[in-house]
Amino acid sequence: MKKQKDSYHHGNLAESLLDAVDDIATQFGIEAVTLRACARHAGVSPSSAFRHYADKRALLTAFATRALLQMGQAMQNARDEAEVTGDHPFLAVGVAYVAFAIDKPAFFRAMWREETIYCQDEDYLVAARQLAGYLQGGFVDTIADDNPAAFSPKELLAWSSVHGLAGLFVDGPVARTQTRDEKIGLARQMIAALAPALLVDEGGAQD
Amino acid sequence: MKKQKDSYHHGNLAESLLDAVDDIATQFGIEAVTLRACARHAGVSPSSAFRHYADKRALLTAFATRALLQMGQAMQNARDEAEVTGDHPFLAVGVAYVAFAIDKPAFFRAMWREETIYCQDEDYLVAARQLAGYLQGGFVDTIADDNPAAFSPKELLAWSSVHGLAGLFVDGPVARTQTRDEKIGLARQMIAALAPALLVDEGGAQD
DNA sequence: TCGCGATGTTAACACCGTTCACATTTAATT
DNA sequence: AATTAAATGTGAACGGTGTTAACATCGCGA
Repeated sequence: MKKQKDSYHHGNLAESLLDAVDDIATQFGIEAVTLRACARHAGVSPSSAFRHYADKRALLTAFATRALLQMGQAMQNARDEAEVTGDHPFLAVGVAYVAFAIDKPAFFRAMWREETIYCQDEDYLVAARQLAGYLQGGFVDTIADDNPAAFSPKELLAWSSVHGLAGLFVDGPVARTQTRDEKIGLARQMIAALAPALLVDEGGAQD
Repeated sequence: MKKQKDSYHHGNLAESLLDAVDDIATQFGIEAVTLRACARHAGVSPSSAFRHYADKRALLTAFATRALLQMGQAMQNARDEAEVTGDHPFLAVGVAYVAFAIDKPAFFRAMWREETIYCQDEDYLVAARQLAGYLQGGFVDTIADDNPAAFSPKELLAWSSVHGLAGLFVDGPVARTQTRDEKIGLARQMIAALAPALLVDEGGAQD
């Protein structure tokens, strides 16, 4: 569970630093995440972090990527469960999105911060696109996108609404005194209210 | 345009510091906003800022409040214009919300950051609620809310979707290479796609 | 006019990100 | 197996940061 040997070399510092970000962000918030604190947490001197990450921003980018993957995992699980319970996939996936933000606010904040991460990082972008894919897959399986980088209005609406609700819960003045379950309930209601817009069949092709 | 007198006392430091946050955030982003840099910008020593704000967070809270009011103003203007052009009020107000985020990303980021501002600050909360009010007013004028602190699913959906789109544009991987006009176009489309959900009349009165 | 509160200054503290010269360990080559 | 090169960790140092405390100056009311 800890490192195998108390030798000069740590063995797996790159990942241990990510774990440190995880722990510190969870306990004290993302603003408290400091390179030096991460190094302390990993039992290592501050400068050693630079052997594995170009700078603090690179470390935070790696952490954001990891968080995106975790969130994707949670959404996939929700989707699988929904197939059993019979819930609508988008409801399940959307609720999972919001729930992740509620449960790990510091992670959610770290994921979307242009100014603190290298948001053109390849791994980061892949993880972000994967997340968008889960969301799309949740409400339309038969989508044939010529340009996967572009989003249809409905796709955008779906992502924006759950992302926005998550943001308002985490950093906004909405439902601040309410319990987790109440917030999840609000999310379900909001997504239910969204359904008509996603399912409606537009009449003529107006462009 | 500058201060009237080059005397010992500044005259209006509290507000000048807010202007400094404004300028620095606009030029270099919110992460570059530093108490010392603000003091320099105002031509004053670092510690003098503490005569007017308890700490950095208090300064950022005041700035966030100011930004919320500016955004509210922009939305009100959009609403007034919509009455002339005949646009739907919610479309106008929602687009204004997203446009503000696109045009002043650093401001938008500063507004919603639980960890960097005192988000229970009374003035801040008033400004935030006012903003929500503009949004609600945009799509339902005849709302009779018993509990103004609570949000109906539709209200939540309306706010979440524009807030989420703004967030995805500003800090997310969406439409990153697209121009301002293209983004505004996407916002219009998304809000148009949202309309069915907001206008639809639920069948029975449940609850 | 005096004096006092409001406002600004200077110097100091601990902490931060980052770098550089150096130490130690591991892996590769002979 | 011995030597060397690359990888990884260390310690000290730099300038920048938020914050505090003791001191200086200004402006207004008694």
